[in-house]
Amino acid sequence: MRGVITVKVLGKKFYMRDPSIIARALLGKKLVRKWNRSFLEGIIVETEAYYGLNDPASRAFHGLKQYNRFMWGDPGILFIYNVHNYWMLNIVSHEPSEVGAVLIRSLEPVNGTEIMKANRNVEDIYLTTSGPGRLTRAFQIDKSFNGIPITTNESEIYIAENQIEGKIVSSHRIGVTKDMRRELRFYLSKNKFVSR
DNA sequence: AGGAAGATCTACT
DNA sequence: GTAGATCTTCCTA
Repeated sequence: MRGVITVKVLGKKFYMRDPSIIARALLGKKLVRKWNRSFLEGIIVETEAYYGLNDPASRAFHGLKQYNRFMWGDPGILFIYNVHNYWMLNIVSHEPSEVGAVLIRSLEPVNGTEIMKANRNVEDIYLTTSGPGRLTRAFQIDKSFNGIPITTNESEIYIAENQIEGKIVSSHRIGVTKDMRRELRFYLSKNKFVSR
């Protein structure tokens, strides 16, 4: 093993918990996207938890459909859908026989920033990945990733263990028309890459 | 086949 | 702070 850098990838078990637990636990972790021979990497700094039939803001609220079926499926796979011409990156996350997912809302770029800027066609680093629609453009993630597992480093996309920096705070969710009473948005306080 | 909604973003005042 | 862009997906007929 000499000379081999071991990366600890979050496995399926990590995602088999309550969505709000996982939304918090993902903060500070590193999202890795293989891109040709190099890697696009960003620290997760903002997330939201979504539940099933009892969550009016959730894609699963109206029941099992073709497009949302992954929310009922195996934890640790991607659930991707479109809003206003932007792709939303979710990770299926729930306890056994439950329903749920976590939305990745913002990243702090750490590797491949020039590629991200080019993908977004912006110069300002703070505009590359600070929002759910922005980060999927920067990382070139679209519907073709819907349903793929991210639980090993064989995957095109995975999330790696990482030291968290900063304090976790919560708020109500952003952009949803009907929300639950609970605060289900989580972010790192004072991080400049959290969406507006 | 057509309409409407949408977990957004951008540019403007 | 608000309006308009833009397009995918779903729902109904």
